Amino acid sequence: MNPLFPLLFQYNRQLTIALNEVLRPHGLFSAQWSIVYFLHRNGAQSLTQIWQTLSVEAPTVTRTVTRLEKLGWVMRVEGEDRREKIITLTPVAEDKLPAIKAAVREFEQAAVARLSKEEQAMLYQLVEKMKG
Amino acid sequence: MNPLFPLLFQYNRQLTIALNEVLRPHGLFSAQWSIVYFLHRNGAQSLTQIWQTLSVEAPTVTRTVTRLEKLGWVMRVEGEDRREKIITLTPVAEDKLPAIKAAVREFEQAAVARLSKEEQAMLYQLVEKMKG
DNA sequence: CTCGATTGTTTACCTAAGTAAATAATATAC
DNA sequence: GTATATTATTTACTTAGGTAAACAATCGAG
Repeated sequence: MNPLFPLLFQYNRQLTIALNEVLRPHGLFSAQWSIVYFLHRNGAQSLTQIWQTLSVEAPTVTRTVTRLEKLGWVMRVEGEDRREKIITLTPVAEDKLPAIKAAVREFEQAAVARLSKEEQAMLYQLVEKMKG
Repeated sequence: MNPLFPLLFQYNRQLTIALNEVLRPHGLFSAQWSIVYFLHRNGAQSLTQIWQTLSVEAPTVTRTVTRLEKLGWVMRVEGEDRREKIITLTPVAEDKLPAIKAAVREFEQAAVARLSKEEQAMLYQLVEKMKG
């Protein structure tokens, strides 16, 4: 059995826990942040656009968006095609975003600090190559 | 925002889904397999030994062991210290193990097939270095 | 020897992710 | 133009992971 796989799973959990800790003061969890950030970067998007881009199944996004809606980060608006719901960030969310972005950026830099720029690029390429 | 992190999260999900698919014919899920395999390699172990070694919290292991027990893979035995529960594989589990090991090994080899031996070693070292 | 601290496990409650199937609206084939 | 197929979203149910707190057994200080 290849020890690479437990290592990847374990490191993934470790990263998620650490990111959640960074996000907690802001009232978000990691999966919620990934959607808020996606909407911030790309503007209002349908549920399908979100789940296909983030490579997460539709029911997962439905649930997380429902939580974000209850917490006031996001609104569901009916699209032209009345099957689809367009998800938009609330003004409150846009207000809070800069501080969260700064905290996450700091977290990411710390997480990657042990690697040189070259090693970071190499790691990215290796994971992408393995992913195929 | 560093694209390495979404890539790692996404690839982790992809790997978990693929591993679950490999394990499904054998009636196991990935987290269950990690415990069964750990007990196979190390012999009967207490819950604490399992969660500390696998770097998963105790309640998570309690739950997964409970499922494995219901499914007949594992038994709980009271330890000398009567607080602790020793988890042992059942004979049925030991019988099924060789076929599962072969399937998982094949899966792992396919997953790393795009990387040379040197790249695999490099990837392992980079993740370990980043993990700290 | 007894009482408080520690340890091992479990329970309760939460987020996150998946599959399968239901539902509602739109497209398409005829 | 209507019946069928497809698409977008949701619901129901499952596994997996986490934190906080309860509980029971053991350890240790005095």
